[in-house]
Amino acid sequence: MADPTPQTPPTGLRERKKQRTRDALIRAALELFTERGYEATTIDEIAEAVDVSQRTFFRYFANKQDVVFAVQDMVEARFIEELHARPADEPPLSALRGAVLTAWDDIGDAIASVIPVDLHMRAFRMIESTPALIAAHLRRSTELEEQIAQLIARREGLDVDADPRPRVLVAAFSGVMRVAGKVWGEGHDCSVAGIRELTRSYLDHMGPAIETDWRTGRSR
Amino acid sequence: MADPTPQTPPTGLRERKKQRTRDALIRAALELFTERGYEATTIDEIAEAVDVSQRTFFRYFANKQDVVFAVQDMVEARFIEELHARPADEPPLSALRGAVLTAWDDIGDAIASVIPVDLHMRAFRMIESTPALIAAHLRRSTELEEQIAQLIARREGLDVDADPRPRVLVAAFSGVMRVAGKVWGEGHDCSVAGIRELTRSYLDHMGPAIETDWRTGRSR
DNA sequence: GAGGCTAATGTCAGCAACTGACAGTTGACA
DNA sequence: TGTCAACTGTCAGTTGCTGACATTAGCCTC
Repeated sequence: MADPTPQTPPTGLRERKKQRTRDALIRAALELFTERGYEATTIDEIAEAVDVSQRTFFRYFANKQDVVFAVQDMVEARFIEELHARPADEPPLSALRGAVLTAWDDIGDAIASVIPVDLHMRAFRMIESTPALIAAHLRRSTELEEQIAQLIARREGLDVDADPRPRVLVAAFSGVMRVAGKVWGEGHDCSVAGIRELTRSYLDHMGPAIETDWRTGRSR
Repeated sequence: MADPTPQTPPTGLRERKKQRTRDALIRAALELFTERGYEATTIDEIAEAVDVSQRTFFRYFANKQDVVFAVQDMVEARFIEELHARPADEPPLSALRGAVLTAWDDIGDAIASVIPVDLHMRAFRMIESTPALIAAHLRRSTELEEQIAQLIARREGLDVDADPRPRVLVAAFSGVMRVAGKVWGEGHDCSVAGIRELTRSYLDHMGPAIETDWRTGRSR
């Protein structure tokens, strides 16, 4: 229930049936949410659309919000994989940057195995415009952050609790990532390439924004 | 209802009574929350402790979470004030840093007018250990961020939508702030001075963490 | 200081998100 | 084929939250 759509296809009939129900719930939920709004959609309606009881919905997802982030779980797992794969001698921020940009390149296919990509994109925007989901999204992000900080610390042979730099860097990094996502959501470009490019651009602005006096361009 | 405890003391009896009810609700709620936990405490219990109806609680606070952040509202307003007061020729990050550190210096008194300071400190830790409140806290933070980004942009004579630097800087800045708060909450020092010092230290680590290769110390 | 105005509050009914308990159904596997 | 365990449905109950309407209690005018 916790694992985000395992890579190895399920073997038994029971497993396959479970997978189908789960995917159907995700698809129905996102379809309804994006169409008539998150708050305006009832669990009962989702359950009815998939023809299961309300109780069953809650056996697949702990709460209403969780179904929204089921696909995000997959995406994040992919990013972590990419980060693991970065060369060990790369500086921390470069590794993060590289992992994000590489991940964006082939995330589309992974998503499509569960829902249409455009539905995922619409869901992304819905999240950014629904207060309750913004909150949940942010909380999930910080949990991911902690995981990333641990990873960066290990790469550099540090202890996260003794040296603040891993957490500080990751906090700054994901702050920038979040703003990129938000700005993309407000714009009109709904392609994967669009958000990838925005991400790249914002990350490249990060250093200068901190280092320099914006008016004279001098380093502080 | 929206304004966080106005500075000017209310004049009429009706106003004073309202203020008292509001403060009593905040105090009772935080007392119960910190004692037996946020989820485990019912709105009915809070209302009963103050001897008002449940409906009245919801006339003062839109939802269960809002009462938790009533005091934070005050603190944030103070920070914004300090930021306004910074000299115009100060570089952006310096202004943010200065405003935070100055604000910490005299926030204690402002809090004490509503609840005991130690209750506020306990509440802070409770927030950091309650998933639903972490989420709400983060969402509030991003709203504050947007406000700060606008302010920084105005200082520098920029447009937030045209130039990404204000939002990028503020995102990185508040990411670091959040980590400082979190680490403080996990530690044993529960003084205001403690979190102020941690804040200062982390902000000073921000530049180096981004600029340099941590192993050789070289700038990238 | 009596009476009308209105803001604040109480009461009640109802919806929706969840949860626990128990019973029925259906794959898995000997 | 029969037994076991996993999955699902049903039902009853709690809690957060809202709208409608009646009631109370400051405020203000005459």
